[in-house]
Amino acid sequence: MEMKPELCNVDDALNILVGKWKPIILLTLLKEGTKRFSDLKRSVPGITQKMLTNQLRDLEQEDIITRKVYLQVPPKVEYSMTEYGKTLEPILVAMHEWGTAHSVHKMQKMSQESR
Amino acid sequence: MEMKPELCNVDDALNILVGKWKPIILLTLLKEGTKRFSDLKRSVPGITQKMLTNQLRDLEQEDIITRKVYLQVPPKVEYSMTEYGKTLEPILVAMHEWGTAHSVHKMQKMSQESR
DNA sequence: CGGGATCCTAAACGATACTG
DNA sequence: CAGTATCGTTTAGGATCCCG
Repeated sequence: MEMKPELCNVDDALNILVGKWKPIILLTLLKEGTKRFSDLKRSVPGITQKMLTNQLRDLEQEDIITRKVYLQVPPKVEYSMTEYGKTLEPILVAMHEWGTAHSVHKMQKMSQESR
Repeated sequence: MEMKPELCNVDDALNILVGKWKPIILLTLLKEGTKRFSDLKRSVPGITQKMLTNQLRDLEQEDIITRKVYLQVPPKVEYSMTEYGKTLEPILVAMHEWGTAHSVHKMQKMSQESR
């Protein structure tokens, strides 16, 4: 067990997950399976079309999700997790559980700061 | 189990961990315990003093680490994980394991892209 | 319907120099 | 030793408009 290069392995997962909307997108796809672009947009309130496209492109390039285009009018594009992407679930679950367990701590800190 | 507000819990953990150097800083403190500023700087190759200070301040403000100042010349400042901060370890470990397990996948992708 | 192209702002990051 | 202060660069995020 050495130190420096190995610790950087944390960044690989982090870089994939970082982005204002990526965790929500991934959790939605994990929980609800394949989704169309417009359905995904509805599942992520507040996101713009451009940002949704950006985040999906990032995730696609990392092989976390796949993009399936149906050549028809009107267009139809479906997104879903890859098998590789699904391996991220434990991390997302761990973060979700942490956030849920410590929302109390956050509340206390906020009330301190307002004093 | 509802959807929208609950999914945001993921972002709480993510926001704490995000930062170019925070994961390495945290893993170092978790593995090696209390550290002085200069020792920490040595453990994080490439970081500037300013960035180290910034990241430490962020983590301190989130109650993830504590800062203990010894009033002496030359100055001595020690940083260590709080009990609250230590609860992040499972997440960091999960990310580290994921990064380690999938470094092969990353290599394959890189060789694809170079073609 | 599912984008792409353009422009803009705020924040993160970084290099360098200085200090109690 | 452990920082600030200042400056410049880079990047993420977002608003808006256009398109097949």
